[in-house]
Amino acid sequence: MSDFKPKSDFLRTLIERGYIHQCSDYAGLDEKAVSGDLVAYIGFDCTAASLHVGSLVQIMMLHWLQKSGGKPVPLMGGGTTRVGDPSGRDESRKILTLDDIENNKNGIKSVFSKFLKFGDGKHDALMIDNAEWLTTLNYIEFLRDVGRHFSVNRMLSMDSVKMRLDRDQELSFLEFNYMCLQAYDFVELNKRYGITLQMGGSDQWGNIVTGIDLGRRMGTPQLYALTSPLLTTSSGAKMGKTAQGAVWLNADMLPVYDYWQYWRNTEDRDVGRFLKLFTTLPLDEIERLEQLGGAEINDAKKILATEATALIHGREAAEQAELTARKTFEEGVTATSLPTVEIAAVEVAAGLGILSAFVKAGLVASTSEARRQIKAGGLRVNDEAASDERANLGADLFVHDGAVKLSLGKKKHILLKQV
RNA sequence: GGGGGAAUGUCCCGAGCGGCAAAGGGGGCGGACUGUAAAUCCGCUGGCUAUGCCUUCGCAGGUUCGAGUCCUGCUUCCCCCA
Repeated sequence: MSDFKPKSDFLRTLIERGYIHQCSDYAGLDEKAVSGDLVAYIGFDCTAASLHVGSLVQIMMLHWLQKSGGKPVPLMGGGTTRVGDPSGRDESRKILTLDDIENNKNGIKSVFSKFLKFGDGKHDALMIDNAEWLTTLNYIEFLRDVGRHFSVNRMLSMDSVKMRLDRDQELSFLEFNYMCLQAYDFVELNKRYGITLQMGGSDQWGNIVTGIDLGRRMGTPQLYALTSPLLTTSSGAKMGKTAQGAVWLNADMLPVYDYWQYWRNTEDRDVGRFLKLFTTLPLDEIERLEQLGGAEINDAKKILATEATALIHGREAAEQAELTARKTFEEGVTATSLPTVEIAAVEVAAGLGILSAFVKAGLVASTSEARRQIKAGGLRVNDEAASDERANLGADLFVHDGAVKLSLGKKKHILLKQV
């Protein structure tokens, strides 16, 4: 791959910025991209009400595709989510209800409009749900038309299946069918929308290639596969998971400020890589930022945080988050734009214990944990270390525009506001 | 169908002579050091109206002053024989 010289903007950008793990046919795909009618899709499961940072690489690939003259298609897995992808799972997924799936789908949809331009034009993005064709499939017909092209022998040798079998873990027939449906999606999308490229995370390689294979047998034009590397931080942790939970992309599930903070706390070694993947800054600018060493690298992290946040939440909100962080960390001032939790004034008047205040703010899970944190010196009220677990938060402490600043550790701050 | 083994702290792995809120690790959180980084070191890692009370070792019973530990039945998983 390193010696491949792409002619298309699309492949060049993806290669330069580090999005590519594997591609089924660089030269062929390059030709297709140059011709200007490359339509590509990425499937997204509807297993949660929002996508998280782990899906961001995929979304960015669609973004670059559109920027370089292709047509991006985010595919909602409204149909396949009813089955459940066993890839990378060593346990069966729990089966979601149709209502859940529908809700999740609606939550996920909203994020794409931030990255893609939708419409009816040739290069406008198109949102499709595979429920469109999967839910009306007739079993017998499907088996005759599609099922006969699948070799169980080969399916058994696929990593996702083999892993389960090797470990003697249950793999239901339902899940076993997932790859057939995903392969069929690819073929159906080609017929309906002229899609010739499927992208995805590296764990999707097997599923995607199976689709290409099915396409060949069912008479589609040549299809292509392109996968992105599985992202981990330099210390080996999976991207997008923190103790509080996933780093969600929807603002109603994770405050913009927290999203900004997530990127601000990037490890030194990851800054360059993440700037390329998660911002649209030009490469020469990124190269300059990568050169920064020592404490100066913090400037690069701030740029990363603001740029990455601006892409999804808008520049204004991103700069607001940056400002809030600067006040909080560098100037030691309490910014009223910190994430806020509301509490009824009567509760404060009735005597609000410090322990339950931290629980209400969501900084700790239980009063017992709050007690422990006080012993460890981890809790602060208006920047003063809390030492008395029996203390009450009187109304006189709510000095920041009717709110009191509660902190856990050095980084997590919440304003508890009387209403 | 027969024989043997397993299930432990609601993140995971895992020890546990009848006295157990239950060893140890990973992960996570907090503290120290720093640069809101990494590495390192230290502490914490069931709940509550808290010198006490409540709930936890697959499920349901039983023996016992006392059961994660012993007995019976059940469920699920694994291994061997058929």
